Amino acid sequence: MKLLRNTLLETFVTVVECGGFSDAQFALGITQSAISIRIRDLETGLGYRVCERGRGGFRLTERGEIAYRKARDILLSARDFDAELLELRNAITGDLRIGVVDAVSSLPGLPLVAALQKFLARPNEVQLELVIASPTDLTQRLISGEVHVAIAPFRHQLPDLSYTEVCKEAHRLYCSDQHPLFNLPAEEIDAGILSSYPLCQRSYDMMASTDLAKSKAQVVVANMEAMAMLIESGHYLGALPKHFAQSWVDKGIFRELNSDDLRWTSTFYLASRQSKAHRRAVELFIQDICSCADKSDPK
Amino acid sequence: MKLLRNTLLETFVTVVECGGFSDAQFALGITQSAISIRIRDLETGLGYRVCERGRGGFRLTERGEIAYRKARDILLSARDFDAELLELRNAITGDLRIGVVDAVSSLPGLPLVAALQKFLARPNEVQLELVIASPTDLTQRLISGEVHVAIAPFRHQLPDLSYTEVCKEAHRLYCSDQHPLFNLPAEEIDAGILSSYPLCQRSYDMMASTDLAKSKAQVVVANMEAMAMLIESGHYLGALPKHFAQSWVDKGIFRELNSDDLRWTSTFYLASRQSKAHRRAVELFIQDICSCADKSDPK
DNA sequence: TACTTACATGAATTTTTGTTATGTGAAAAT
DNA sequence: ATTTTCACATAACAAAAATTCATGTAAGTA
Repeated sequence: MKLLRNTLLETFVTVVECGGFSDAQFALGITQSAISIRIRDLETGLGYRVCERGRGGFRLTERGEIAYRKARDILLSARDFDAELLELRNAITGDLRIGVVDAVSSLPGLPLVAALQKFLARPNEVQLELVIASPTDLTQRLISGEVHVAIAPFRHQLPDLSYTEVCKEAHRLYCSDQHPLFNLPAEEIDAGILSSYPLCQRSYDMMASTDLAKSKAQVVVANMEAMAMLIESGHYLGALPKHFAQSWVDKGIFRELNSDDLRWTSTFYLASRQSKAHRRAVELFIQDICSCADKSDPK
Repeated sequence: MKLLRNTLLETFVTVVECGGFSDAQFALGITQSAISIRIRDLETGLGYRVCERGRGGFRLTERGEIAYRKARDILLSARDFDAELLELRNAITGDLRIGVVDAVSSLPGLPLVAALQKFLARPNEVQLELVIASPTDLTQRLISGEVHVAIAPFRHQLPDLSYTEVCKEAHRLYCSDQHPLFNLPAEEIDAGILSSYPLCQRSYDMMASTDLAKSKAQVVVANMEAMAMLIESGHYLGALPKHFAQSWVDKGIFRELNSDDLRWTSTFYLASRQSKAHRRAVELFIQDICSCADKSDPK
């Protein structure tokens, strides 16, 4: 059921996301004429043109761009609103939009998969969505309501959001077999040597680290796989989660530079914004995550 | 124009506020049958009954109560959303919902009327709403978006809201001509005498005062007119804004107990919540208020 | 020039929504 | 107890709105 139905806004958003009327036909399940009329009606109502279209291609106008973002936001909250009312019926319904950082599928102790299993085992009508993004990005999306919960190593915690510790992740510094350090005996590796090689840095969750972080980084990535590829190139040193680097180490491609001052741990938090929507689906999932969590230190 | 139209929710909310279908006919401009059908459709969609009705009277169910509050909230934000999109057209539209405390019409320096004149002088399509409520109540309504701006002597300021000083208000203690103190020479009036008479206290904006506040109040009011009536009864002393009490003083009904330690000043703030909706109408009005404000101390 | 793509438009049609008239059941009046 | 009235429900019909189908148009492409 659609309580806060709005055909005009829905049409507009879909059209934008399909990049034109013709493709949106199938997404919306109506004919192109209907779309044409709906957009015309929307524009008549608003009093301005939201997009240029025609053979020359589809393009939002300046105002259309703003309208599109607002419309997308309101449609999301409308869906949540529907779910809130439907949940009074004692069903578990609506969207559950979860955000996580990348490279967590192999993170031991992270109860995401277990929690999902537990959650989905209940009879429900929930529409799941799982987005991968950086912690900064996830924070934004939590605030806007684009995701209901997020799991990431949040360093800067906002007062508006509530955070629960979920697990820890061990990090180490790695080089690849193409790197000069790969075959150097462990005792010859010290801070001085290390700082003479360029470091690939992550744009978030900076290690609360040593001299390493101070050396100006030439490359910045926001994605673990990207980090791995740059390390693999042999030109950079880079920090990775242990569990994530393991497969490269096993294949003999990466070497862990394992000295005492090259160990970091980042703490993963489950973040959510209560004020946004208090929905049963969201509450249950948070509960599931917490009940599966393993907060012990990583080995 | 109605972008986020929803007939079902609108019908529901109106019906609740009219206390039944029959009255809601006129409010909604449709027949009673249509309402009956809409409510049936709403209930079918939700899967639960929202209200009991019939000859025995109209009553929301428990779930209906929750649904009603949520629906009312969402309809308000839907109106604001509409206004946001319409304002891209460069018109000033939508609701402007203003909250103030009572007894401010005679407050010198408060630029409300002047600001309203300035605001309304512009060509606009704004739907004004002016609600009178206590500061506590106004804070709640600001947060919920029920009002866009509020003017009151806010003592406890929330981090979520932004406050701008607007003007000051002088307060004095009064008694009426029915009161034993009315004819007592000024020099005989001291704290001791005063504390022997019952005080009518205000439930908000407590004077940062002296011994007076400490004496247990027997009566508490949240409204200046109520305060005036109780003072007029001759049983109570009470604090009032000078400007407000003036007409009683002029008529010889009230006497101002004017000693040095019986003078208070409260500061009025304009409060708003930016995050809620940033709308041109709201911004303009805030600007108008500020440009008219007179922040000097009251005589 | 002819063709294709991407959308607009008008007439016809389907779907939705609303009205009128009438029915039902419970409380109030007689 | 019977009738009346009130508050809403329902069915049949009417009006309005939304959608489709067929076709038109304009800009880019072959």
